[in-house]
Amino acid sequence: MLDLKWVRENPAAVRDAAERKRISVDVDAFLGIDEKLREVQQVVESMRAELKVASKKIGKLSPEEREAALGEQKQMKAVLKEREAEESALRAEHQALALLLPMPPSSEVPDGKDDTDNVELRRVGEVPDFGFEPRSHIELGEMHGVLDIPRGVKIAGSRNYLLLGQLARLEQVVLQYAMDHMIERGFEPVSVPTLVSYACMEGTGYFPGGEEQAYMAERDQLALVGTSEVPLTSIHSGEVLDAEALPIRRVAMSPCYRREAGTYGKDTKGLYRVHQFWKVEQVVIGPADEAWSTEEHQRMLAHATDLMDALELPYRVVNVCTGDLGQGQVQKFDIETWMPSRGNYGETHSASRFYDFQSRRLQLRYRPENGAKPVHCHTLNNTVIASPRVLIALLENHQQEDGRVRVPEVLQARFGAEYLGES
RNA sequence: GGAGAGGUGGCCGAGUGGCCGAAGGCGCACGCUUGGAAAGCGUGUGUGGCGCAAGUCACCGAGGGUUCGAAUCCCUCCCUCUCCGCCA
Repeated sequence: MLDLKWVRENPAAVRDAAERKRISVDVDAFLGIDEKLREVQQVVESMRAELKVASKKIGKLSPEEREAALGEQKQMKAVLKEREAEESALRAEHQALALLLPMPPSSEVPDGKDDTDNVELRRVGEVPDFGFEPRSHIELGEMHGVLDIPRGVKIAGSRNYLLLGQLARLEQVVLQYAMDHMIERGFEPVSVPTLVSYACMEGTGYFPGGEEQAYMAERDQLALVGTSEVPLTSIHSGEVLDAEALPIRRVAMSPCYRREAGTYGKDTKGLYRVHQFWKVEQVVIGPADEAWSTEEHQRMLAHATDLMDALELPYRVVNVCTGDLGQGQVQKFDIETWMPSRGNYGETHSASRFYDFQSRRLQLRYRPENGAKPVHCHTLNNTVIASPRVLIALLENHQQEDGRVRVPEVLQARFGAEYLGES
């Protein structure tokens, strides 16, 4: 959500943000309703003030005077009710439109229509030159009997899978390593709910708009999260934090669920696009300071790239263009990791900064100093590792001619072997 | 799941129809006092909307309702606690 005062004063900036982000939203409709709402609100308030004064007098009136006064009050009350109905209808419309207003992108964000216009910032690591015909992660997984997609589909439908034996082990080891990597960097590990209230989904910006992407437990009015960003960022919603508590840096490992509606036919093979996966996610809640946020964004990006370096995976960092940015994001960097079977880099991480967009929706604030007014926090998040997507990269990049897969050195002790596919 | 008890300001706690945005206490801030501190004394101390402002409206878990008037009465829901049941 944007600062609505700011929106009133800078409607052109909001229109521009919508245009650059390729989001269609009627700013003028919002402004019209906003003005009407404030008008009606003034009327309703002054009527209420009158009624309030009058009803205080009534208690002290003689019985005869009272009768006349009561009649008047009832009449006025009827008019007020009509106005109140008008007000609440306007308020609902107002709120619905306000939730759609886009956060203006940073000036560093390249203009563009979709992900094809994203700008590569740097490439790191060597793309492997195998000198033999490399196998896909599916071939490798099946070859070692550690991946079973058909039975995953039998159990739960398309885009489901089973990891077995060493591959299940490798997944746990990578996730654990990622958690430790972040804990060493001062992040507090958290175990979060993944079935959350709609308020959390709305607060973090996924609703309205993302309902089709989420699995819902409608009977209980809960949604299954697509990322632990949702619960992590919502932890202090509705609270006023002490300035000394900031920044709050947290990391969670959780299952993630995505319906992948509208992706029929896209990435249908293998482990790239699945309905359920694990993710280690970093979330930071900080002070309302754009320079600080921008720096922290880079630090969070580095936490993830450092991990990719440790896993000896080739990747590139991409500055996501305006058309590929979400409604609330100010700027986003994706890390795309080399996947030989795709012959390309595939998205494995996404680092976003929101300034106060999520905080306003969540009513997440802090008090800059004693006695000062509460201010909305800034929030950021980034992937640390997501599996099974990272397994594609690990299997395919580190494969040997005989089909064995070398486990990165940093994982070998936990994994208990140097190679996957070797008994 | 069953039975019961509750949800009031940063915290504790009073308040069963108007004098209540809310007593009192604690805490906190500022001032006085002091060589300094403690104690003591005094003053102040919620959030949000609208408004240039004066101000005004809303908020006593949430949402409805009754009433001229609701923290107080009624309904629905949420949450917490106790006991029982069930269970990983």
